[in-house]
Amino acid sequence: MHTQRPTRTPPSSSDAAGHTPAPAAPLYRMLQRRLTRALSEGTWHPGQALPSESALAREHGVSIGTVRKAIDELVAGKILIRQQGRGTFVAAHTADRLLFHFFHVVARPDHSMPRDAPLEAIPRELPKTRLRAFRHTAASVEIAAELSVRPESPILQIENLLQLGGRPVIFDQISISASMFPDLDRQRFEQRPGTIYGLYQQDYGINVVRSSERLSAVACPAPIARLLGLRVGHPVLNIRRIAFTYVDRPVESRVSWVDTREHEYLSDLWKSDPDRER
Amino acid sequence: MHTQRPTRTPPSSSDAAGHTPAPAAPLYRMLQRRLTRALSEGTWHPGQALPSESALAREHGVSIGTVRKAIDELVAGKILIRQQGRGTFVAAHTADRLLFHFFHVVARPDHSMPRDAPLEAIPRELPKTRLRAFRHTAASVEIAAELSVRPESPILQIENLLQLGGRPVIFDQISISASMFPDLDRQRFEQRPGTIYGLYQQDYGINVVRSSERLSAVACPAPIARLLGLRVGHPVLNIRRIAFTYVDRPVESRVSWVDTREHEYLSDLWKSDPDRER
DNA sequence: TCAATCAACTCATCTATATGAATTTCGGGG
DNA sequence: CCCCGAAATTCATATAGATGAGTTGATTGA
Repeated sequence: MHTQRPTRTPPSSSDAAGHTPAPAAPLYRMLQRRLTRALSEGTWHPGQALPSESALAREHGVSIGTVRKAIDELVAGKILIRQQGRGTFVAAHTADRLLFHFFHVVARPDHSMPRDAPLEAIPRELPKTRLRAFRHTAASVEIAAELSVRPESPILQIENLLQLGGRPVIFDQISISASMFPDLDRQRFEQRPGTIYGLYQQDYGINVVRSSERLSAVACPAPIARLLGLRVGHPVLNIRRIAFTYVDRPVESRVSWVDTREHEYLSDLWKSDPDRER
Repeated sequence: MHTQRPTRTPPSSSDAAGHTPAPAAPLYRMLQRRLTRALSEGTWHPGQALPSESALAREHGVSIGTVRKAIDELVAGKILIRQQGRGTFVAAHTADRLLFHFFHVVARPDHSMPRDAPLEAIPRELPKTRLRAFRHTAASVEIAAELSVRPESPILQIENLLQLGGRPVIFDQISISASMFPDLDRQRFEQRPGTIYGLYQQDYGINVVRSSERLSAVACPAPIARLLGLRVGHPVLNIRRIAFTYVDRPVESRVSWVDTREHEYLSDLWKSDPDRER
């Protein structure tokens, strides 16, 4: 049974000024927000199952159809994973999720390859990372803006060299707010079992659910050229990524320099996907 | 492990050899395919309304819920547009759709800008295009592969210079199969009222519904440098796009060179979007 | 011990129906 | 002629229930 049902009906003189009275979000959206809040509070751990749909329906006093609709978008956003017969799970930051959801650099397609292969079957390779720096510093104006902290706030800056096919291809400079990741040190960072986002998720309960990237072409600066084995000034792909957690709260600012001689950035904006499994 | 499960219902000795028997697609997916086929055959024109959900349910002998589910994915893919009280429409290739769905180059954010503005409210500007070339030629091996035609097939090659903020920023080289666009000539191309994809859609019934892009950084070649007002060898963003119509059939191959001194490529992979209107 | 079977539970599909909200249409007044 | 208001139409939300398919774990039987 639907509980109190705040508005939905016309009245609501509660609205202050001449605002639009806010049409009272539908039930499934309220539930979606409640689930999202619960997720952000770590109510269920990564990989763990949520209560069953029928249980959620009972607990929240709505029908199963409404529960499903609330969950639908979270599943589409890869925040939750539904498995028939098993349950609905909090998506964990595995290598797979990284590869298909956050890591967009792939080997340049072999032109001798038969072209009838589905474009989706692109060989994706997990990069090997090598830590080059781990330092405490203060946020620049730009980084501060991206992380929604005050300039000069303490941040951690991490530099990684990423290898693909055995050769260095990407240089990453990661900035995260120190206050958001207390006690994170070089050793703990280096000894993480999985991906970096897995570390955020496992050790700090911070689940990166979305990222926004802005790309440009720049001349490779000297220190990076050295690491990537390029001439200084050689064109490289520059990526500025901001990673967000649940309520569009920024978690990480990352700048990458990519050697695109043998690799490229793939922006395969959602195939209309008749459920591409795996 | 899942057993072989002959088909949804037990019988059906109709299956030929030892294939996986194809688990009999659900009703809503069959309907989705039927609608997609109808769309690809031009049953309904761009901007026009499909039959109402109740009519479709009646016609196809399924319930309204199934119709809605069939349409859901097409709406998510921006192929159809649902409007409460009005109907469900075939998405037309307007300037807006181009801007928010296919054109990813935006002005570099002003760093003096207050950073609390929602990242989504990025000023998107429609480029002004100036035709530089329109020629009949033969498909190179690479282009042929991308367009799924034989090498040396007749193609149309179109070159455009795109301006943003009054200055040339992008150079586009478009390749399309001549047989797919009969009688398309320079005048007709130049005099199109809307976008290029609008021309494909209006005049040829070919609806581009998806694109896949691969990006790299390259040194700007001389002829393009001249057009963009760059030094030869200046780093530019190179984009190879393939545009697809309904059944992943390639329509267009496009190579772009972008001056990223004042602009960047935005890859804002689907915000978890609580209905971002417009 | 091992394997087959079964029961219980989960999500997936599908139907049917009701009500609300947004839009269009149409028929009067004025 | 125009404006207003009442249908009619359309999608949006929500419910309830039935059936099916996939998974898991316990029971059973050899």
